[in-house]
Amino acid sequence: MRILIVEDEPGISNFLKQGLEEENFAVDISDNGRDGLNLALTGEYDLLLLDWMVPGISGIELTRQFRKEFSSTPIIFLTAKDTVDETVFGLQAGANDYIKKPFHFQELLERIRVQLRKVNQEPEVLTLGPFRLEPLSFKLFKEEKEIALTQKEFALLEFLIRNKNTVCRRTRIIESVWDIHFEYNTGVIDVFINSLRKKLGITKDQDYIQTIRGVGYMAKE
Amino acid sequence: MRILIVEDEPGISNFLKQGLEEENFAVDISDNGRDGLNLALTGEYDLLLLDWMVPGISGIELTRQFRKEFSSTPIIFLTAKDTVDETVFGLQAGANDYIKKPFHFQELLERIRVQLRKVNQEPEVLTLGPFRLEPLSFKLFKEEKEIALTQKEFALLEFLIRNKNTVCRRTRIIESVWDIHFEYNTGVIDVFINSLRKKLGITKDQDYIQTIRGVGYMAKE
DNA sequence: ATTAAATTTTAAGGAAATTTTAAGCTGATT
DNA sequence: AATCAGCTTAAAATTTCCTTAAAATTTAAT
Repeated sequence: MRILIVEDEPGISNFLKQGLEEENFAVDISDNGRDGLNLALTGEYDLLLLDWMVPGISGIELTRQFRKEFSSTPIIFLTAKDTVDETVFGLQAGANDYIKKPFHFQELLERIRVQLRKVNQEPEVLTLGPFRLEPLSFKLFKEEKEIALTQKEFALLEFLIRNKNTVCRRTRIIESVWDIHFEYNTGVIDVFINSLRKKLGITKDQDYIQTIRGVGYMAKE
Repeated sequence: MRILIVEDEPGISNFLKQGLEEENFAVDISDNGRDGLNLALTGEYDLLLLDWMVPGISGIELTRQFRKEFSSTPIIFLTAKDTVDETVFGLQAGANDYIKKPFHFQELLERIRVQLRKVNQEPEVLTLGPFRLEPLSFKLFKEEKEIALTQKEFALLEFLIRNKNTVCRRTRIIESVWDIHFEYNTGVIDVFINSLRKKLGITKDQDYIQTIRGVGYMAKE
């Protein structure tokens, strides 16, 4: 799910971006109305988060313009003032909801989910053979039996399953899971693959987690 | 749940009455502001649906008068015009929400539910194993024996139980329970989990409050 | 207003689990 | 057989959590 934030205060927008990305949203930021509108009009976003007061075009005007093209994409307003009039303007311009600053991130998240639920249904579940991985609740099941994983184990498995049936080079794994962007030399990945295979109850000869010699690993159905 | 409609167009009011009664609301109608106010002031209604323009006293004036006596009964405005000013007036006069005519009945219904949910809440009871938590009366029981908790302890436990069987990340806990929206570094959560476990008489090895290392905590049956 | 009590927060040392490093081993490939 | 990549294991390093106690803050009482 892609979200566009139009907000000129970097403090807020970055905080939102980070929080939303932790919830697996893809987030882009625009710090002014004009760029925001152009980005929005690409139609790549599933939801817009607009500040009421932004440089360039106001959130209201952005909403009006945007609504001419996209009538169903949900729009949520972030409004600093707690007077009612502005929100009324916003809602009439075509926003779906509004939230007053300062707000609880959790509440925003719920409102986003409410809006997206109409478009997109239940929480994400990744599968690999008999395994079911739920990123949001940090859970892994093997045929209804829950398997406990540590942070890194979970992150690694999640990465592999997200790239199911594709070979993942070690450098990509190290970058995505360990956030290391330079030369790696240690055998960390191997160690974690090992403990993963143990916990999942599979051997290296079986499928599900294959090792591609000289390249990396691959999750396979 | 009793609803009073103040609306002079019989077409609309009857349509609403029928629809709402199908949803098991008890509905009365008044076709003018003066009678409407008198009915409303009997205090028998859980929610008012007011037309902005009615003979006698206007919806705005009705709201003002009514609010002197009943401060919490929700009021929803039905406004025919799509100019904003009037709704602003209405909201400032003490209305809780407004809806533009023509509207989808379904939307009105949802807004009514939203308003009623705030006022009329069933005395909710949350449970976790042998524990029974009553948010409204601020009480916690373990098999008929009451356990005294402090504010924060209670809030934390309530949050965990509301998210029973789901891992609660520390950031979410800090946001929802402590209302902190930026980086936290202190070990407050740990301290409170500790005192909770003590008071509930459970150890960290037992279930009910599990710690998910590197992530957060989880209440589990 | 002052004092007392209770609650909440901070801080610190120690314990436990996770993550990383390292080293010997296995098995495939040349 | 030699080499290399990956496997496996154990110990080291680090991180996270637990526990306790004292400090700060809030609430209640005199």
